[in-house]
Amino acid sequence: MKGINMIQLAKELGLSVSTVSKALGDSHEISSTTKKRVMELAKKYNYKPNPFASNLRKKKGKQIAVIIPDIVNNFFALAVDGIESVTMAKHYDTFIYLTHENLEREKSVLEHLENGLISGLIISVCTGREGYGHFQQFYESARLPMVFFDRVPDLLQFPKVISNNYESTFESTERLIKAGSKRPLFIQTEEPLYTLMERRRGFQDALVANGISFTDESLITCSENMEDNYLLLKKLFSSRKRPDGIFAPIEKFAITVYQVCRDLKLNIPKDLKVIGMTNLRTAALLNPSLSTLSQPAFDMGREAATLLLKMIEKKSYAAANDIIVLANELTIRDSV
Amino acid sequence: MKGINMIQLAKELGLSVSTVSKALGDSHEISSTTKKRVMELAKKYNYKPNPFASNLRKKKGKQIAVIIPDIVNNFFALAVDGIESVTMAKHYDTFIYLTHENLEREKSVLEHLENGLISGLIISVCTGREGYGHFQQFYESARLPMVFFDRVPDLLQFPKVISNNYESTFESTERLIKAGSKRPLFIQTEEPLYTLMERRRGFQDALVANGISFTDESLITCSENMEDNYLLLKKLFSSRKRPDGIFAPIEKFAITVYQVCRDLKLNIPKDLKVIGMTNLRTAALLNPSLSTLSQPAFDMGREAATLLLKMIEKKSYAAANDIIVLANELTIRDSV
DNA sequence: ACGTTTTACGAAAACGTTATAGCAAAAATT
DNA sequence: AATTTTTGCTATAACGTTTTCGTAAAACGT
Repeated sequence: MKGINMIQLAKELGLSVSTVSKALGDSHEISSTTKKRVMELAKKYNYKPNPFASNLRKKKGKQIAVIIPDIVNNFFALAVDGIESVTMAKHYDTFIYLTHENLEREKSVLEHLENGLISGLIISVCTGREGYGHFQQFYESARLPMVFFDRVPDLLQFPKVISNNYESTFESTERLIKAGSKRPLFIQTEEPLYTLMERRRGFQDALVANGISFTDESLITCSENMEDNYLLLKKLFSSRKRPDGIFAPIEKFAITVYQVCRDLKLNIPKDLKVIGMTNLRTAALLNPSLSTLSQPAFDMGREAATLLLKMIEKKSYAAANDIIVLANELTIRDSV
Repeated sequence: MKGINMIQLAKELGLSVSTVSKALGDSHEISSTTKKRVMELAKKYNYKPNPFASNLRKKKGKQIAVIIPDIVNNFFALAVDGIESVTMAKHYDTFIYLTHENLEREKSVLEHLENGLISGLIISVCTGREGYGHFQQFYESARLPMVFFDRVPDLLQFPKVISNNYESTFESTERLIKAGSKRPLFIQTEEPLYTLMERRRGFQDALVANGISFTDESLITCSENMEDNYLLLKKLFSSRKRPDGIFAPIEKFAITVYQVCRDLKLNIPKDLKVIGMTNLRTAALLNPSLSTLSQPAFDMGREAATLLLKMIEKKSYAAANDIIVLANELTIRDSV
């Protein structure tokens, strides 16, 4: 921070600090000739206003935060890419915080951000049944614009960016059935978030709409522990009443299904048709190529960021409780 | 930012602002009873010091930046994960900037960061032949601790975190040869960075060490345009003198190789043995499972961040021109 | 020519901290 | 008992901006 400051600029120009400040802010109070003089000297010295001083005085800055469960996941990586494309263009700085599905971490990040470091917040919540009181609480005290995406809480007052989980899962499930699956299976989690609930609803309704009864055997509950899941699925797939179709609403479940099938020498798609929700770029290169329902991750990030910045700049965040819904994309490959 | 501030705290406690500040900073000048009183009231009101004011006064903050080419790439995602694990633990905030292999963007990010927003910088440079003058220049004027990782410039004065590219590529190439490859091929880029050069050197030396002559035909040059690369490789693989082994030093090249083989109905590993440098989690599920040389991405991020924070806190960044070398991991699967 | 408005700038007060210097009172040293 | 030193606190000046208010001079209107 060896840089020059306004005071030195002002001195060299024979102007007051306030004039320099206004000139750099392109204020109408300053004559265009003075503005030009100021701008030129600023450029000559490569002057950059100190953001701390500026933010302190203005009581706000151009920094936002992104809180997501994980970055080693194509979906979130793409979303961050989308977010960054907007913030970069609008000259905002983007903080990133990873919760690793840990509620305590999510809470502590929020608590930390109450210090006023940021002007807005983009969030995809981590799993857990404990509700969303901490977001409510954060909002009460910080009063900052917040946008949720994909993994959204059921708090009405916040704007959200999601994808058409119900419809696209319905469609995907129908494809499984049309391809010949009589006993499709949906893999759910222990504490399903809204997003997952929607997918399950789509699955269930597709079964019913196609004359297949939805029973306990249409669902299996997997956990965060992948080894447990592997064993659980292996046991199920070895049983007499094994499913002949799978909708995996989470990437890692789809991968586990593949691993189990490989180890049990089950043939995909003959023995088991598989559709997985994932943004894996290598889905087409798996053995066999995986049919995917992929989310418009980049676009979701882009929309969320665009909305957030709009809220920040218009200060109309109280009203902006929109829900933006984008379409997932179904790609049928050899696994069906 | 509805929060309470020090002045109000001081007033309620009947103390001066400086006493409160020192008490919160756990200064030895303040008695432990007063400290306790202050801390308790601060906690009661959930007081958080304003980072802008604090940073302004102290002329530094707890924010760092990460500049990487891409986040939609398992390697960089893992590295960011590693970085964040450190910054989170030490209560630093992490900005993220993506260059998308665009030198202009890299430059403009650097220029932006000259405003003093951050206290340190972790970088993996983008490709391009234009040299690294902008980093030098940034350092001259900002004087901030900087750590490079993986894609490092050949500027001596900066500390770097890399992996043993030469040795591990040498070993990988030997495995290709031992598995029967007589004509191994290395895919290089148009403007190889230091990292890639090291890998090529390892490849070349492995050939020579195993009695295979290193010729023009041991190399092929691919570009950023994946479609061009696809056609180029397809043509080569269709020719009489096609290679029977491939070392792909970049993830996307390995994927393209798989695509070409699939389309040409070439059998991996019979017709072509493949080792790819990648951190893809799905490598084992590809058809056939891909042998990988993977980088310790998370650890590299962690080391880089640890080093950077040490430099920031010790202010000894002038001296810290270490190079930390971590080991890549070779996993042989069905593709060899 | 006189009053009024506009233009273009400057002085000074924030913004919320931290660091420096000062100063009584208490404790320790002679 | 007289001194030095330590303890525990306060007053105040930064840090580098932005913003509010004030005010000459210039421009305008009649």
